[in-house]
Amino acid sequence: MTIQRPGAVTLSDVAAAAQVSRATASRVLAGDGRVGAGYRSAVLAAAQRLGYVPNRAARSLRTRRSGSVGVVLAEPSAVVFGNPFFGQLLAGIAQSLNERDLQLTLFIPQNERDEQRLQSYLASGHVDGVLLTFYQDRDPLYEQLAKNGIPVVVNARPLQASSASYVDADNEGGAAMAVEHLLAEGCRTIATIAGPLGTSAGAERLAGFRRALQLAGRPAEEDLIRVGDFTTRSGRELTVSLLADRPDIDGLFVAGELMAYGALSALHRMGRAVPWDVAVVSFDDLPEAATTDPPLTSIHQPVEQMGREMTRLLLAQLDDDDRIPRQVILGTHLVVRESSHRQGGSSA
Amino acid sequence: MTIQRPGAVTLSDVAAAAQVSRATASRVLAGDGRVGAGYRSAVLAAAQRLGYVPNRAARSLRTRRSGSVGVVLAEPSAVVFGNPFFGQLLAGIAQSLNERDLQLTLFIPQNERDEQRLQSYLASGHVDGVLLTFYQDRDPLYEQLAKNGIPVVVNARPLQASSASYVDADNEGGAAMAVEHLLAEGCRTIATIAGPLGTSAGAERLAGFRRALQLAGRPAEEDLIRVGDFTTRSGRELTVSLLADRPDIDGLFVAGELMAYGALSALHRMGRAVPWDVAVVSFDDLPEAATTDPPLTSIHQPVEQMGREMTRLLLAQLDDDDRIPRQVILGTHLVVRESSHRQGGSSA
DNA sequence: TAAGGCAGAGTAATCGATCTCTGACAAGGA
DNA sequence: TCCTTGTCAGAGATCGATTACTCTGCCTTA
Repeated sequence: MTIQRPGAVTLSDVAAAAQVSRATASRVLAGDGRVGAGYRSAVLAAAQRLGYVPNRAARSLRTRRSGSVGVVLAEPSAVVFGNPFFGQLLAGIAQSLNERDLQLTLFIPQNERDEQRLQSYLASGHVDGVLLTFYQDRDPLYEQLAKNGIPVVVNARPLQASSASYVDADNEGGAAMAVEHLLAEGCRTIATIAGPLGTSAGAERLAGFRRALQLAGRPAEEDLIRVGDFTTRSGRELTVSLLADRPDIDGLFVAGELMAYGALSALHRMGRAVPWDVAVVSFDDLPEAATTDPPLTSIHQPVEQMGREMTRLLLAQLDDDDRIPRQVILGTHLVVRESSHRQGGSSA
Repeated sequence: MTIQRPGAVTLSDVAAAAQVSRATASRVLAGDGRVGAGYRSAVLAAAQRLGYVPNRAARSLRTRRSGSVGVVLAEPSAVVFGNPFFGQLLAGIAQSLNERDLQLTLFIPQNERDEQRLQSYLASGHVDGVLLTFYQDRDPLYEQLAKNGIPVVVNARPLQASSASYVDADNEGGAAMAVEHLLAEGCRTIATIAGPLGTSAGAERLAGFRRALQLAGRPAEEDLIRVGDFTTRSGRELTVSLLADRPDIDGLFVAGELMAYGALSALHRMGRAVPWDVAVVSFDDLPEAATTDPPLTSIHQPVEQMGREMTRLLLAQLDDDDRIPRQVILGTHLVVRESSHRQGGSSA
C-alpha cells in the first residue's frame, strides 16, 4: 500500500481532465480573463472534482514571490509572553493574511546567531514582506531590511528610525483621557506608573499624562512619577513606593495592565480602598480587566485591529510597489469600570 | 535605479565563480560527499564570497519537501492568549526548528472556512509535518492529517485519539506532589479547583489530587472539588464558593496558575491569611509565580522543553519515516514558596 | 474580395536546485 | 599491454506553475 499524497494532483491533471491545455487551466484558475465560458466551467469543475491545490513551491519559483510574510518577534522575553498583546496581535495578523491566502512564517531569534541567519534569510527574498513586532531600536534588523528593499511594517513607533511604516495606538491621547477622567472623578493628587521610556508606549503615555495635567493647570510633580517595566511585580513595588512617599495620592494612572494588577494588589495590601481612597485607571484593556477585583477602568486599544492594519499596510506596499512610509495611529477609548468610579460613596 | 535582490545569487553563479558544474557545487553545499578537496574549497569560498542563500522554492519543488513545519493553534481564545504557556511553547518550538533550518509556519484558524482551507492546505504536502497545539478532540483535524499520512505531534494527550504522538507534562504526578506537600505542611481539609475535565490537564490533575488523598487514607470529599476553566475569574469565584460551603478548608490545590491568582485575590479579600489560614499550591509555575503576593508555591512544568520535545518527535518521524506513535511525558517538580510554607507562624 | 484586427487557445521557455546517468581518468591485477 | 574496477565531475532531465509568444479562425471594413 503506497501512500500517495492527494496533493499529487497537478495543474496538468486538471487540464487533462478538462481537455484543455495547462495554459488555459492556469488562466482560469488565476481568474485571468479571456477564456471561453465553456472551458472556464470545465476547468473549474475538474479542479473541484480532483481537489486541486496549487503547488506553492512551483508557483513561487516561477513568479519570484514567496506567498508568505515573515513575522519577527524581536523580544522573546517573559514580558512578551506574559502579556496577551502578542497573541492578539498575531491573531489579527493571521486573520488578514489568511484572507489573502498568504502564509505566516514566524521567526523568534533567540541569540546573535539566529539574528544573523534571519537577516540573510529575509534579505534574500524568501518572504514578500516583514512584520516586525516588539522591535527595539538598538537592533539593526530594520535598517538591514530597508536597505535590501524588503517591505517592513513595525508594530509601534520606532524611536529612531522615524521613516519606517508603523501602526500604533494613540498612546498619548489615551493617557490624557485617563488623566482627564481621574480629574473629573475629583482626584486631587494624581500619580503615574509609566512604562519603560525606551518604548514608544512608555514615553508617549507619560507625555499624555503630563499634557493633561498641564492643560488642567496643575503640572505634574516629579515625585508622582515612577517608571516601571510593564511587569506585575514592578507595578506592585512602585505603588508601594509611591504611596510611601506621597500618602496623599488619590488617583493613579498605570500605563500597562499587568502593572495595574500589581498596583491593585498592593493597594489592597496597604488597606487603601479602590476607588474611594485611590482611583485607578489602567491602559490596554485586556479581557482580564473586567474580571479583576474591582474591575479595572482602562484605556482600550484595539490590538487585533492593529494586527490587521499592519498587514494592510504591508500588502499595500506589496501590491502597489509603493515604498512611501505610512503611519497609522489607531484611536483608543476609555472604558469606565469600578476601579475609578466613585459613585458618591466614600472610604470605610 | 533597479533594486536587485541580493538573493539573485544562484547556484549557477557559485558554480561559475568556482569554475565547476552546478552538480558539483550542489554536492559540496549538500555536504554530500565525494568531491575533490580543491573543488570543495573553491565552491565554499565562492558561496561565501557571493553570499549565496539557496532558493527554497526551487529546492522544495525538486525534493518534494517543503522545509517547513506547520504549527496550528486550534483554540485562539482569550484563555490561550492570557497565558504565557503558548508563547513559551512557541519559543521552544522555534528554537529547535531553527537549529534544523526549518521554517515555522503558523496557522490560527478562526472559523469554519479557515479550518476547511487549512485542512486541504496541510494535506497537500505544503508542510513536512504539523505540531498541533491546544487541540480539542471534537476537531476532526487530527484524523484528517493522520489519514493523509502527514506526521503530527500534539502538545497534550488527546482524550480520544489515543494513538497520536504527543508530549505532555506529568500532570497526575505533579498534582499528587502538590497534595502530598499540603499534607506534609499539616493541612487537614484540602480542596481543589480543577481545570476543565475535557482537557488532559484538567482531568489528570484532578486524578492526581484524588490519588494522593486516597493514598493518604483520606479519600477526597466531593464538595471539596470545583471545576474551573483556567481563567483568573473562575479561580476567584470558585474559591469564594468553596470557602462559603466549607469554611474548614486549610489547603487548596489550584490546577492552573491564572486560577491561582484569582484564588489568592479572593482569599485576601475574605481575610484569610495565606499560608497560615489556607495554604495554596498552584500548577504551571509561570515566571509570575515568584512575584505574586505571597509568592506562589507551584508545580513546575518545563514548557519550553515541551516545545523542543514536540519538535524532536516530529523530526524523528520525518527523518526515519517512522510512523509509530510515541508519547513523551516530561517530569514536573515542586517549587516551594511562601504561599504554602508555614514556617511555624500562625494567623493574625 | 482581401487585408487587417482580435479573441481565444496552445506551445514551449523559464524559474533554481537536485540527482540520475554517463563518461573520463587512474590505479591495480593478470 | 590490456582489462577491470573505482572515483569523481559534468550533462541534462526533472519538479509544477506561469506567461511571452505563436497560431487559428472569424469578423470587420475598405
